[in-house]
Amino acid sequence: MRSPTELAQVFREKQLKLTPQRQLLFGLLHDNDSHPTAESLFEIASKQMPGISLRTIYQTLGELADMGELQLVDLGNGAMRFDPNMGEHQHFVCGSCGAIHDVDITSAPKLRAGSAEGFAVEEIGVVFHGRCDRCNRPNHGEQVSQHSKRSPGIQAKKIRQVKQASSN
Amino acid sequence: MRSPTELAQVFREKQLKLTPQRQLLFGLLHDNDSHPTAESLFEIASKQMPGISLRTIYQTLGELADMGELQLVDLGNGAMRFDPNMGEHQHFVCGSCGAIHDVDITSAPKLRAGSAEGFAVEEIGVVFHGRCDRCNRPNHGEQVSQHSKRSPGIQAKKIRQVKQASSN
DNA sequence: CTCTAATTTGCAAGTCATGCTAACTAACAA
DNA sequence: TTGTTAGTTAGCATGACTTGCAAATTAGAG
Ligand SMILES: [Mn+2]
Ligand SMILES: [Mn+2]
Ligand SMILES: [Zn+2]
Ligand SMILES: [Zn+2]
Repeated sequence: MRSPTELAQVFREKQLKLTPQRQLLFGLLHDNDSHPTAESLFEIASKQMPGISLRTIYQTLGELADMGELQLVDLGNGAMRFDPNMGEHQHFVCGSCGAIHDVDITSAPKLRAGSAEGFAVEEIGVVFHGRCDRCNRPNHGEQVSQHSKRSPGIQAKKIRQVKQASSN
Repeated sequence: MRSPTELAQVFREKQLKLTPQRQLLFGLLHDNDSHPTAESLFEIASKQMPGISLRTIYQTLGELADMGELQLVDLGNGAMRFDPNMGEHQHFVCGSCGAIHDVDITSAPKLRAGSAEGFAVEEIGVVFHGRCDRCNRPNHGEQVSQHSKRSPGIQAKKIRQVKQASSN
């Protein structure tokens, strides 16, 4: 995503108003690598601008995504994540603390079309699951700070979908 | 997933009842490579057993998944998919007709841990997006038979998440 | 300052999935 | 066959996340 200043420029050009709500979000998203959800942005935004609507957060995030300033990342666990990093990259999800880290694609490109027999592959999505650096350290307390409000049933087992590799 | 007969055996051993609802689902899922949703299974099941509850479909699917007979596949577009194919494989999603096809992993393993710098990768999920064989043929009518009832807003742009590869 | 089109809000509604529980029944024993 | 009962089902409520909608508000132009 571009800087708040640059975005302001773009918005003006498109006759989109530079509302305080939007400016606030520009700031919160700029260089933000936490892969926030609409809800988490709402909480933070609410501190600086009490009364801001969650609806507006969704609205603005949607606009930014439409403008190609944000990536929508669905990791299959609850809410959508918003990523201002538009560079070609993948994600690593820590099953212990829930943190989401960027992963540079190094070997991913290799799996290209080769894998899809007969189909015209345009895009490939990859999500790594495991334990992050910190959670791997001896005493880490198993603090699952990420309490995805969504129930555990099917959700918890979705990980089964991606059972593979990493072992050979 | 095992055959209905084998599953019956397993269920008996676990003191789980062999209800007609379960038996019906065993049959509908056996060798089913359509990656159905709970809803689609419900529709089909309803024809053979009017009155069956969608809740029961979810319940049974959840049990089978717990027993390791089904894979839960979340392609990030609407409802969860259920896959009786427990083999290690990936999926290709046709953006035109919505069909989901199995893809054998040939080169995917190569991207292994290498990509995740510093993290302990346990599992990797990969989803290919593109156009299927049929939809690529000259005159195909652009029939988007799959009308995912979910609105288009953010949902439609999720594909942005996986923008990469396939071009080099 | 005035006007107007864009935006924000708040709430309803929609989708997918699970929680809960009364009614039901498969399975087993008598 | 009949009774018993633990396991199931069906239905409805609830929950999480997201979007639709329209009235109220406001940024930005003139
Ligand atoms: Mn990222
Ligand atoms: Mn499959
Ligand atoms: Zn962690
Ligand atoms: Zn197709």
